[in-house]
Amino acid sequence: MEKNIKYKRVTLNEVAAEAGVSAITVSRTIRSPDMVSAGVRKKVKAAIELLGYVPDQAASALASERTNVVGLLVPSLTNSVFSDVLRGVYDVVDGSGLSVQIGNFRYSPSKEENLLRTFLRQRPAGLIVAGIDQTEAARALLKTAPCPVVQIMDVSDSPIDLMIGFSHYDGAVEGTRHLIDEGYKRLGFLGARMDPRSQARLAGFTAEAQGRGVYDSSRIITTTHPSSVGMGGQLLSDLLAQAPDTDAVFCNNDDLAAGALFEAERRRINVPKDLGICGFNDLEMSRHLNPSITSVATPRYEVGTGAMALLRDAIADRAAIRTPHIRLGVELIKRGSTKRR
Amino acid sequence: MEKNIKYKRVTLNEVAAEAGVSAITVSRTIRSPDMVSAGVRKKVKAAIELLGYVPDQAASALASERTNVVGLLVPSLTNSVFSDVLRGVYDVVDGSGLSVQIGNFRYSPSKEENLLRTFLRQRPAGLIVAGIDQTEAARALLKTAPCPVVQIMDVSDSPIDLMIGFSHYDGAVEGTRHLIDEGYKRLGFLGARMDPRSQARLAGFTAEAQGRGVYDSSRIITTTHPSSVGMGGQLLSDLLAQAPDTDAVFCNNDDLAAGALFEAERRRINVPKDLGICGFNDLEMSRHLNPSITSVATPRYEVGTGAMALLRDAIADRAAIRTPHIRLGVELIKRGSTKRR
DNA sequence: CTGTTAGCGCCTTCAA
DNA sequence: TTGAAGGCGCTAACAG
Repeated sequence: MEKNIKYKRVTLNEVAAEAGVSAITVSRTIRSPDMVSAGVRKKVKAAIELLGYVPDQAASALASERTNVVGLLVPSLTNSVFSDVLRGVYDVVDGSGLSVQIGNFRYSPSKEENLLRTFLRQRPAGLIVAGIDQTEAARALLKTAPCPVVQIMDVSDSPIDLMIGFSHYDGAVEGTRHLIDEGYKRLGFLGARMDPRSQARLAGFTAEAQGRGVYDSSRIITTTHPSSVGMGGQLLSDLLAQAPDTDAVFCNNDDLAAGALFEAERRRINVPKDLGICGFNDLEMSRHLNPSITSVATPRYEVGTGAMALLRDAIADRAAIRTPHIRLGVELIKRGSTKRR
Repeated sequence: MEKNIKYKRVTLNEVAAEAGVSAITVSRTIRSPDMVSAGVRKKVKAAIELLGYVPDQAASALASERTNVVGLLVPSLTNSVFSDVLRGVYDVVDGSGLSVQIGNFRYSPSKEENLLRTFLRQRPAGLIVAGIDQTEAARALLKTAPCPVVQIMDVSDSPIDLMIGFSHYDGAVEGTRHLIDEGYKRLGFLGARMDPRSQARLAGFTAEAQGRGVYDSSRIITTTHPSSVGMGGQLLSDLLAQAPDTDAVFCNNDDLAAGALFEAERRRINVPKDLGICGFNDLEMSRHLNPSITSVATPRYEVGTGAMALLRDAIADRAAIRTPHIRLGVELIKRGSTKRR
């Protein structure tokens, strides 16, 4: 293996010598060019170019007590919901000089706490955490964190610092209302994973169904297992075994909705005539199914870009007034799976 | 904002004072405990516990010229193929003391090169890069990188350092062979993105179809746009417009296959009787469609765990003999979408 | 606008 | 097995 060729790094001092200035001047032309005269700047830049200088992050972090690493804590990497968020984050981070470290806490609060500690000891420039339901210990850690913190994917009245998300409750209310408005009367709920955001959706469903007098707890089918297309079929089967006259289902997410649709197809149940299906998240696939699936579109990508933008700005001018929290909207997309009238 | 409470970190020296030893002894009890006597070790550990000491990564990196950060370069974060890899990587990294930084180069070789440079300046402990088709410059950078490098997702005879992947060519050959064996005679190919691994799949398809005398270039439909379910429907439409008597399609991946299936359904084309469909990757969804989709299963999660394990071991004992490359198998999963006979 | 002086917290090397 | 000395490369705080 012809690897491990240890190569000597070019240092600030060498650049300084080459340019005939002091090290700090080189440092300044890199970090705040307008503090340096144009002539010197040019010389220094030439020297940097010539020598192929690249700053040492470790040294910089040690001296400045600051890094350019942003920690991102998510409960899942498989869930396509979070890959959309990730994509948004990376689209903004790109070219910002920051880099991202991801922690996957797998829906485990204790793991989240540990990861938080791991991140914190790296003096992160900022932190993005999914959800608003951290443990007390985690909240305390975040409150005193020496960097801006953004909570994402949900909204609440007591943000730790910055926040950007949307209301899962409201989304579920809208979807449920639509099913009722379309004339469905015996509504079921299919839910998997049942993390806090899923719970909020169930709460929204329940409130709206009760308000309209069509709530029936025997039609609520949930599991703590992860969501999947297969699980959607499974849950629909369970529901129909228990309450065969159910005429519509609000699904926790589009994977379940798709699975329910395929199961209905297998059972020769006519969707939307005999069974209405509403999903959540509006994944790309939903638009292309037969029938296409009505779903509550959520701004996942926008949460990612928005969170990273908030963080970038908070890191840049630490004193600036910041919007403490941003509430993004959700939108019901009506499609074929719920067209009863 | 009651944030920015700057808290003083506990340092090695403070722990040393507390334990009544020197700083270096504390450092040693942390990094190589067996170089320290049991009695001292105990005292030091107590002091660490008491003071809540956490090592400063920047200082450590600066002094040792080493970090615990592994760089991971992927072409996409949306593609579920890579989220499975990510999951595998994180499952192994978890508790290894390493952390991962992800770079998303969006299928752009030049961007990949830039990200590589960005990573390299952080003295990473190791690097994982997707694919085997780096630019010459990138290859050079990787060859001389002062850390182990793992190429993933593909196999070749000229690994840069370590490698773990599977043959896209072979997978496509298997899928194509199956279609022919089932009695389909006018085979089409649907491909999106057409990155190097997609190209390899097309090559496998072409070789097998030619070998069996059923190759017809007018049935090859590709696009450089990203893959999606919608795109699968689109491409099938294009194919049928151009070659209406096509009786089977090999799809670049399962998203396209699903889209093709839904489009066939819309056109009242009987799958598998009048149109056979074979996908690639075997996503969870494929098993649950009606009919379920025949697909080539790829060990994406295993690539992730395997890559990280290779790296972990290479980082740990730098001198150990390492398996230079691992070729994982793919498996054809026969399902309803190709049952002609 | 530019430079000097001192570390940041840890690890390497050498000595005991 | 333990310690002392010095430095990694950079930047903060001051001077000029």
